[in-house]
This record gives sequence, structure tokens and C-alpha cells, in this order.
Amino acid sequence: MTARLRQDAIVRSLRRNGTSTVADLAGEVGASRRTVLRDIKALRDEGFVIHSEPGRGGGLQLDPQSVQTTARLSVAEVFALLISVASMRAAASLPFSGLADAGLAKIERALPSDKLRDLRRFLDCLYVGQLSPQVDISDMGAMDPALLPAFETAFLQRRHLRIQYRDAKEAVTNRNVEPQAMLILPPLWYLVAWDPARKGFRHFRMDRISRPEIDEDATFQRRHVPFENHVRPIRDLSR
Amino acid sequence: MTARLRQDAIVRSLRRNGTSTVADLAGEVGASRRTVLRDIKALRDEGFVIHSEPGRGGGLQLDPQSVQTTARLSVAEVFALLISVASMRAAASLPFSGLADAGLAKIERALPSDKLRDLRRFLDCLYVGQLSPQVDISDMGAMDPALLPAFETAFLQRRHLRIQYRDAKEAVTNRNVEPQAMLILPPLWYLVAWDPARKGFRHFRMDRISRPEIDEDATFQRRHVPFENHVRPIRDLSR
DNA sequence: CGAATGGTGCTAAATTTTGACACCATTGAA
DNA sequence: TTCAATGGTGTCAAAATTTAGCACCATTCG
Repeated sequence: MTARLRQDAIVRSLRRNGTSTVADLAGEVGASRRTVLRDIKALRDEGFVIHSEPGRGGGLQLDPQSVQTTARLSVAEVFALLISVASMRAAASLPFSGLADAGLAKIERALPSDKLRDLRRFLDCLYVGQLSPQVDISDMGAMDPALLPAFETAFLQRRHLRIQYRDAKEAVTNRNVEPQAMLILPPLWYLVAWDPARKGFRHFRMDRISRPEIDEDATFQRRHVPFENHVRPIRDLSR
Repeated sequence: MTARLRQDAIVRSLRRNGTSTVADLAGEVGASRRTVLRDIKALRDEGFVIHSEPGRGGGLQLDPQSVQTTARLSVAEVFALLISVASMRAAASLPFSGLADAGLAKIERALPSDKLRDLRRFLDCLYVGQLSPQVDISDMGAMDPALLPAFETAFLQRRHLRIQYRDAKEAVTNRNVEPQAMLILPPLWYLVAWDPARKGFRHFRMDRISRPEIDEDATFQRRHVPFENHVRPIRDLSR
């Protein structure tokens, strides 16, 4: 029995029995009283809240609110969770958004610092809003997640992006644009980009974009994107 | 230097240098070649994807896609994340829902088993759907999360629930009902319950419910709740 | 007061981890 | 072909860590 397994057993026992004494736990997990006390200290160091009462009738009690879980997530999964929860908050205020945000903030903090920096920089480009109820979205396509890496690279390295765009009239054009922001109006995503040829901002619906290519040579400066009041940066939501 | 710290150092080094040899890593972390190989095996067992090339010019490489994060979450936070992502999926299909679900599944699996059982049983009572676009939700209140523990207990122990309900005409009634399901039509929550006095199912908007009390004496059997096609159980979404 | 409880320090014993070595398979350059 | 550089495994004794036992302290309650 390794230390880790024994500590898990102690947590399970406390959870099951409510209150236990050190001696009981020692008998249960087959270790000495001293070792159980060391384990209790280790668990407290890890963040478990364990109340204790000395004296006759005393004992140990695991704070039920502190029951915890650890999971190992990839950066892509964290990203997906962030977007989902932030979009949800924008679309409909749920009673749990505070808790979900707190959970996400913990996950985010645990990211390795270099990935965290990239993720934050990309999240800074993301804005969420709400589609006006009049729009019929039943026939709209979903964006292809396979497109995302190209966009992420273009944003982070501030490279020009070549895309093929099919507009509302089905006319197909080729563009070379500066990606400035991504706007999420669930379920639609828009690329907000400065079009140098037209000297103006354009919104491109992501499900109408195909064949994105990074222009390796040209870089650009960030511009201030004029968003309306009901569009909010996603970063505010995940803090 | 504990094993854990050394393994973290190895991951950092691989992330920084791209490719390293076992001998280089051993020198860097101050351990023997054999120990580094043991650590590599442990990291792989934990889910890190480490490519290796034997032979001259070979070495170890950490798959950048497998960069991972661990976070310690409370059950309430996991619950909030589950609800948020599932609701989001119902309201609007996002490109990442698969990834977010995968991340959540990992988190869910890491829950302590007794809490996991409770959470799953409660999730089995949850259904999501989409409010029809005609409904004006701008003036609707949010449910009070403080109510949830009473509902959760009533569901899990199948206890009758006493509530005070204020209906659409502002008429206040007292009910004693059997909670059968929760229906989430973002941003509104409904309690779907069998009302024995009226011998029928009733939908109660959660923001109109007050003073829920568990009836300690009476228990009930689960009933089949007749849901329409566009209402889906939440559990399907988080697998 | 005394028994039951949580908590700490110390030390020798028990256990686990580590390093060293031999060895194998693969690769690429000489 | 040959050889050096690499990843990978098995074995075993040495090193390091963990554990049990013990003494002891503080607190609580009957």
C-alpha cells in the first residue's frame, strides 16, 4: 500500500463515516496511528479541509464542501471548456456561472505558463454577444474546428491570412486580411478582420470561410475594433 | 528532489528543448540514466505522449498536443461545468462541444466514487431543451442556486417536497409534490413533478418556487416523465 | 482527577527508490 | 560491414525515504 492509496482510503473512510478517530482510521487502513496523523497533515497540505476535535468524544471530520477532484486536461480541452462556459454565460445567465467560472479559473491557472500565455493572448481576441432573436439560425452551418489552428497562429503571430469567402449571395471571393478579433454569437462565429484592399473592417461568418492560409511574410499591427455595447470580451467572463 | 519534482523537471525540459536524449536529461535533473528512463515510463503511464527514436540522432520528444494541466475542483464546480456545457450544447452547437465533453468526462471520472454516483443519479433527472424563440425572456428571473440542495436531496432520496409556488397570475399556492425531473430551457429551469393532489404532472418554474422543504416521512416511486422529442436527457451530452 | 482524544519529536526498522552494470534492438554514419 | 549513439529492460546492492513505536504535550469531558 503506497502512501497515496492509503490517503485515498482515509478520505473515503472519513467521507463514509462522517467522524472518525485517528485510532479507528489506523485500524481501518492497516497503518500506525503516527502514520495516519502524517497522512492527515499531507491531506491538509493538499487542500483538504479536515476538522478535528481534541478530547474525549473528539475526532476527525472531513468538510463535505471540500470534496475535490483532480483531472489532467489538454490545452485544447481547457480552451473548449472556456469557450463553452463563456458562450453559455452570454446566451443565458445560469445560476451556476459563478461556480463554473471559479472551476475554470482553477484549471486555467494550472496550465503551463507558456501555453497559458498563448491561450490568454488568443482569448483576448475573442468576443461574445447574443444573436438578435429575429434571426433564424435553423439553417446555419457550424464552423469547422479544423480551421482554428490557422486562425490561432494568425492571431498570435499577427500574420496576414488568406481566405476564400462565400458571401450571403453565394459569391466567392479571395481575401488577404488582418485578423483582429473573433466574435461568437452562438451558434455562429465571425472573423472580424481589417481588409487592407477595402480599407475597412469586415465580418466573415466562419462557416463561409474555406482554405485559410497564413501569409508568412506580412505582419500587421493590432487595431481597435469598434464593437457595440452588447458585445463583450470573453476574458472578463473567465476570471 | 522527490520523484514528482524530478518528473516535472523532465517535462519542463522536454517542453523547452523540443528533443532531448536520456543522457542529457539525466545530467540536467541530476539523476542517473536508469532513473530518467523509469520516470519517462511513469509519465507515459500518466498519459503524457512522449515520442522516442532509437539509434544515432535519436532522442525523446514530448508531443506538444499532450501538454496537460491538472486542477483540483470541488464537486459543486464540476456540477456547474457539466450543466453549463450541456446547456450550451442544447442551445447552440459549438465546434468544440466534443472536446469540452471529453474534458468534462475526464473530470467526472476523477470524482470520488460515492460523489460520482450521487452526481450521476442527479444528472439522470436533468433534461435540457430549447425555449421557443417566441418567448420573451428579458424579464424573467434567475433561479436561486441556494434552493438546489433541497431539490438534490429530494431527488436522491425520493422524498416528497413541500414548496410554495407563485403562478403566472401571481396566485400563491402550497404544494406537496414528487420531484421527477428538472428541465433546463436556458435561461429558465423547471421542476417537473407529480402532484398527487391533482393526479398529474406539473411544471414549476424554479424562479417562482420558494421555501422548499423536504418531507421526511413520505417517499415515492419514480414515474416515467412524458417529454417531447426536443427535450433531451443531459447525461447523453456529457459522455 | 483520569481517560480519551488530536498533535509533535525522535529513532531504529522496514520499505522503497536509486544507481550501476550488463545486455538487447535500432539507427545512421564511417 | 562495422561501430558508435541512442532507447529500453532486468537485476541487485546501496542509498534514501517512509513507517512504527514510543514518549510526551494539550485539550476535553465525565
